[in-house]
Amino acid sequence: MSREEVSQDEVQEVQDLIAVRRRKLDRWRERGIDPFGQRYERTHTAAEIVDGFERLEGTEVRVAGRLMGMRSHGKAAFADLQDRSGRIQLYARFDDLGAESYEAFGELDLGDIVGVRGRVMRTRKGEISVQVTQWTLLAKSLRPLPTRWYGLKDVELRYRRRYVDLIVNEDSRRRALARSRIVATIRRCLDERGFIEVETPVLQAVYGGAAARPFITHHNALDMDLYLRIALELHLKRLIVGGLERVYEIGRVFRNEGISTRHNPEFTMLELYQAYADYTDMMALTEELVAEAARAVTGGTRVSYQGRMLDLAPPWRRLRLPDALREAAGVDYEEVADEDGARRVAARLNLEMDKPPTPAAVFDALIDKYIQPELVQPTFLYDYPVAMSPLAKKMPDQPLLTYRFEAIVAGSELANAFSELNDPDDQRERFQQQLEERRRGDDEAHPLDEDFLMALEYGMPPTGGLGIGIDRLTMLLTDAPSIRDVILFPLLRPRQDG
RNA sequence: GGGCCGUUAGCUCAGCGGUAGAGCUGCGGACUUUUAAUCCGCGAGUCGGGGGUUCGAAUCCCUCACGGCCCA
Repeated sequence: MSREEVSQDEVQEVQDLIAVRRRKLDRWRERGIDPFGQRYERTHTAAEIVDGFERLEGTEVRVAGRLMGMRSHGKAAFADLQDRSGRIQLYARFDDLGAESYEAFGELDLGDIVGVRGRVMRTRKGEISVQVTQWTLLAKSLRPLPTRWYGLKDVELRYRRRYVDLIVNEDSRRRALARSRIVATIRRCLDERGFIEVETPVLQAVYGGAAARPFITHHNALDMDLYLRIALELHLKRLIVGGLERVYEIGRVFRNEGISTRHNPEFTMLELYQAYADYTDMMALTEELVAEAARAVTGGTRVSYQGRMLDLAPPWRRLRLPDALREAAGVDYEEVADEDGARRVAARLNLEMDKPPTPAAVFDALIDKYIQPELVQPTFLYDYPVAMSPLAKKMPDQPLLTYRFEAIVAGSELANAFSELNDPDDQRERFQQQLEERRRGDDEAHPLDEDFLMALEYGMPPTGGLGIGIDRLTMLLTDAPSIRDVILFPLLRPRQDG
């Protein structure tokens, strides 16, 4: 290797931001400092210091976090320390630290994780700060962060490297924290109302509870294919049969469908079942849960979603689906009662269908096209056709309708609930009907679950059931345009070189 | 699945047929109250991969990959 090439390599090494950091890593070790330190007992978070400044001024604190800014002025330096709660400025002075410690402080990189001891003070410019008396390197960061000013905007990188996104983008952190608060609030509300949280199988020999295609996986020891659940419903209702009376589960479900701003193949559902209740009770509960979650996240029930103000305070508007169909589409639901009627309506209104025009599919298309987009403020759309509700109880006097509603907010389905069908013979007929639809090419039709029918035969009390999409709710309450903004690690195709 | 758009330095972006650029980051220096610190100096590249057209391709064409938005 010629001298020239060697010097080229050296230049290259200095230019490589990672190499620079690795050299600093070596330098810490040469000094006898472990660049990946031990536990650090902190006394306060950044936000606690800022919020409690009046009380804390002059006292000694220990904080820990990631270095996100460094403004060096010769014999004094300002740095920004970020923890989960926020940021606090560090003020480091040559006179306080001494030559060795002060100079070492200046060698820290943005992104390094440090623990700091110091006095709470306010600078001349008014910034609440910790005047550093001692500091420790807790973890060396070997990769450069996106600049604070521009952040990380590349959408793909934000999803693939969520850890970087969370470090750099306030919005991402805010949404992650909000989601946690939403789920915690729901748990608290349900616990207070006498519900118990349960867990039901993810791996199932028979799937059900929704109209969707499942993922299939394989159990090696049993040498059998299993499905990943698409809903929680049928197992939770078995528990109602078992006498648990009020149960809920917040869990991941999996649907083998396309990806969009509103769909991720795995997402989180809340489902709850309350014995001796019906769908009107579920309406009240939906309103309360959503309003309470909104208060927990925003402090109130008015939220701005994608430029529109929504008021989530109960009571929400109630709109009978048959009335809405007549007014918005000019369709009487009884026209769609059978195959011929469904086909006629689809043809008359020029409905674009991607499935055979069964009554269920036509109702679905009508709602999607004429009703749902118009419902911006929270609305209970209720009394759904039996054709599209194979698990809901029929109305005795109007057997084409069921006691079912969906809650629509900002044109999007937020909740789905009904008075549960507890007549095992009726349930069997509905399953048979679904099998018929499957034979006609609807691969989202509901499979027949014999064990579930047996459970109903033992007797299930009249029950109200409710499902709420946690991801959709979080989108609504954090003003997120895409479901990927509220799922920390959304599904992406693996990245390959090339 | 279809249409449109995108992929250039660590980050954010410009360049759109003639020697790869800017700001920030980084490195060296000055600076003891800054906060996108400031000032001086210096660096930084598989222009997403592959193929083609051309004297010459980041730029035009084909193809593949990944992503975004809309539609289904």
